[in-house]
Amino acid sequence: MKRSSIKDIAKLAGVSVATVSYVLNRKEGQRISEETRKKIFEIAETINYTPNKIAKSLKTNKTKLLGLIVADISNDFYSHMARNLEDKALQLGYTLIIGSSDENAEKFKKLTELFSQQQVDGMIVAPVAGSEKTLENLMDIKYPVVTIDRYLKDVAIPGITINNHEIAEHTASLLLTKDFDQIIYVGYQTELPHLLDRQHGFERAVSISKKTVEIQYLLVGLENIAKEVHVKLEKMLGTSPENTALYFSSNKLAVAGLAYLVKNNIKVPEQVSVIAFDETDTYHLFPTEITYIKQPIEEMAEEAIKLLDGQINNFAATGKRITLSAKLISKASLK
Amino acid sequence: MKRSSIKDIAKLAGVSVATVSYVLNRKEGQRISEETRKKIFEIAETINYTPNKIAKSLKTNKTKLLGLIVADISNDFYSHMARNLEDKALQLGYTLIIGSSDENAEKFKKLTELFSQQQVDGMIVAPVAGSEKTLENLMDIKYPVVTIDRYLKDVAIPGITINNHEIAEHTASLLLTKDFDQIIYVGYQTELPHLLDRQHGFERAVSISKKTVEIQYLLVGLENIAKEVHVKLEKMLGTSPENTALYFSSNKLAVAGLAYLVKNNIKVPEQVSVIAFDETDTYHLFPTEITYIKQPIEEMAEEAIKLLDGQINNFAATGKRITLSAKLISKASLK
DNA sequence: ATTTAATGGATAAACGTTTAACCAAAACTA
DNA sequence: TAGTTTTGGTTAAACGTTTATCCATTAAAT
Repeated sequence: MKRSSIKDIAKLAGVSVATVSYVLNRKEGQRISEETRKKIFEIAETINYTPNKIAKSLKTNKTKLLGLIVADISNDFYSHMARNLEDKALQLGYTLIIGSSDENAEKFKKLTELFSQQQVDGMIVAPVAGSEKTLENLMDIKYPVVTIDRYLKDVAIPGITINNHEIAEHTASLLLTKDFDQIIYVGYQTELPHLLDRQHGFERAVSISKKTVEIQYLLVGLENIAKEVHVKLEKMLGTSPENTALYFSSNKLAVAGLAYLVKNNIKVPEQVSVIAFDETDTYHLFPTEITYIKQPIEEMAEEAIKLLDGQINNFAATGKRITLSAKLISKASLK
Repeated sequence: MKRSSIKDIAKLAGVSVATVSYVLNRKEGQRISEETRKKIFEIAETINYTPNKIAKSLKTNKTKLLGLIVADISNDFYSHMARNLEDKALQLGYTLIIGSSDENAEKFKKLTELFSQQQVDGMIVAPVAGSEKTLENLMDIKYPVVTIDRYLKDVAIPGITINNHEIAEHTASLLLTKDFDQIIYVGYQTELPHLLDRQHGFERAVSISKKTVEIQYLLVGLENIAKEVHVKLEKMLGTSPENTALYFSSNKLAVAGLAYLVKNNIKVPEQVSVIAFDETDTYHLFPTEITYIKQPIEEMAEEAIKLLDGQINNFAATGKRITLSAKLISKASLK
């Protein structure tokens, strides 16, 4: 069944398609009689007219589509981010099309190409390692793009991040006031700047501290996180640690680490204290409430959409990076 | 910066746009000389041509866009489903556009309208209560739609579900062989058929069983799940249950229930046995490994995409419902 | 009674593709 | 050598909109 078009309405109403277009779009400055307007609306209703946005897009060069590229949409952090972005986007009339890069620069590039061919008005991306060139190319052709969560060194692209370095430093120095015998930083072996910031912030707090406490760095690759964390915690932490603190640099790391603690019946905070980056419902299954660093996801989503919408519409001063503040939420897992 | 078009290539190559189109689309049966082909490809490369899918869509009436409507993309089950759908879709050249309905029939309808205006080639939807009319309208105009996870009574729309009734019955009868003093079914107070199937399957096993065991039904609404589960478990289960079994009808319910058990230090499976629908990483933080009912998400996604692609391309025999089998994965939480 | 202005629309081009139908020139064929 | 094929393209319409420009009729002004 063919969908009805503006042409059908025009024919039935005995007017030109232009008139129908004017009426349906409620254009100011166009003088169409009340009678004609009414007739057009009625006909549109009865033949169940629905506008073809593809045709409109072709003419106006706007699709009201936004591309979102995350590492993996099934990751808790990103699915919540996507949900918030979806809501904020909808408020401005945008719809989201989504792709997962799997931390793969080639796939990331493919997705940007796909989205660009699909003529999305702009993109929100969490860039992967090695995607500098891809992003630079987009900037060269002035494609509206904002980064979220992550950013890249040496690519001056607008976007939203949080104060990774600062909050990590703050958290670490808090940890250092507590007289632990051992502190283990659990993080990623990666080049991604926002993750390095978290590590460097931590390291900075350590370096300016007067305390002499054993600090260990447990770093894992981006895949096979759970297993690697288990194996390495076994070595570094053992099964009956005392007066130790664990700092997890992401929710995935934390979940893996907490699972290890549960499995080995290690008590929190009696034996080890825990601080984790990001929140997730999963923490609620842990016997002790987890102290965590909360990212302002909703605000990040809102600012990202605003920033992108600004670029799309050429508002002034939209080429900036915005840094929002994560907060430490204290719970029982930190003694 | 204006993007280059087929027209630009034509001008530079000194041929017509038709020729360029033929070459770029590698049309069989079109006789273009090797020389011209080469020139066109070279020019396309150097001026960085990228096809405008909007224009193509307008002409071909295909967008290669698929709409996905779930209840909430930040829900673990749906985000994993989305991820699998994304992968399968991409294999057939489709991109996903995503919306969350929040179990709201009005929002569900709005999303279908939005997607339809966006000219998606088809939709994959998890219909909400009260969306019968919306779906019927789509079927009336022969819009390709498949349901996933859920279905609706009295709407004969193709889609993928699992054997909810059967697996629930199977699980319940297993539970009934174990001589518990009490079994609590934790489920939803809802009209959604797939959830009712789970309950009815459970009830059926109970009704044909010879055992006389106390069965309780703990039903909660679709929002505020965690809190409601806590409050009601307090009443029905108390804090020191013995020889009891808990059956959770979804992962969200299970997570809420398990959190209650953790909080009250109730031992699994010593005091209560647990079976949960769906899997989630979250279970790994629970001290005991959870026995759960595993939905074949990847297969569901694959079949859904195939079914939808079939409808889109008018393959024969694609108007069917497909029922896949969930499986019970036995772990330590069931004594 | 003309000229002028306002009213209510119509015309036509354009957006970037696809594709059916056509055609000129060169190369065979009988 | 006249006719027929083949080769290598070209022309033009169409998809469903938007929007600048134009036009006829009626109403107001002088």
